Amino acid sequence: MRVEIPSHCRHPWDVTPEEARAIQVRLAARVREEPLDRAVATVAGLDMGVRRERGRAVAVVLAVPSLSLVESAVWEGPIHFPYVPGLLSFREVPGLLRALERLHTEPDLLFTDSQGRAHPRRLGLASHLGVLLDRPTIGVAKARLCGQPQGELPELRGAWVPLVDRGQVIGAAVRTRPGAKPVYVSVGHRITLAEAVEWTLRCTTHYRLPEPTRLADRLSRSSGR
DNA sequence: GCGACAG
DNA sequence: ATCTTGTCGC
Repeated sequence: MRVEIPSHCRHPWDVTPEEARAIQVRLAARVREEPLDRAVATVAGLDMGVRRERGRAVAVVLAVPSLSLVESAVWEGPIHFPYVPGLLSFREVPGLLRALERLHTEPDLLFTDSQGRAHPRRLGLASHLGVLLDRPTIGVAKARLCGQPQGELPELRGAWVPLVDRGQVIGAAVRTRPGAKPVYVSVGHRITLAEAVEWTLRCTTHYRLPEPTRLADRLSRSSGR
């Protein structure tokens, strides 16, 4: 897919943690929580596996509603930024962009294994990527970074409760599978929270995580290494 | 000072 | 995320 970062969103990746936080505050102002503006024919799943200082970023594209694999792309290379809670995107986004530009398709909706607005500065990896690409993006994380789920979450598949931080609804704890821990869904960019939850459930079949994310995760860690 | 902390 | 064996539960 075309990966052209608008000049007002460009920034260096080789930065100090302090500079990274300042960039997040600036880009968070560009996140748009609004209704999807297109029909969704394909969804993408993104993930990165890391070993030592080497990363393997994977982008997969699935057809909707069959969720069959359309294509996949991989990028491998050195990772420099360390893992710091709250700064994950500075570690993974550069590689994910390289994998995305090797795609022949233009996915309508991107799934990321991370937070979107459910982030201390409201710019998790999903939002960071979404803003750079100016494309609809959803964050689906296996664990919470900040915020508190409101009330008890029913065991029924599809149940969800708001995730609130400092008085703001930043995402949702969603039961994608009975008896399994919830996943944390938040808006990445150009989608509403209700739609993000809806699409997460629509793309989740037999497992706890959505198929796009699951496939990308599998490819980013298995074979080849 | 203490606890929490996406991947 | 990665490392890494067996084990508890449906």
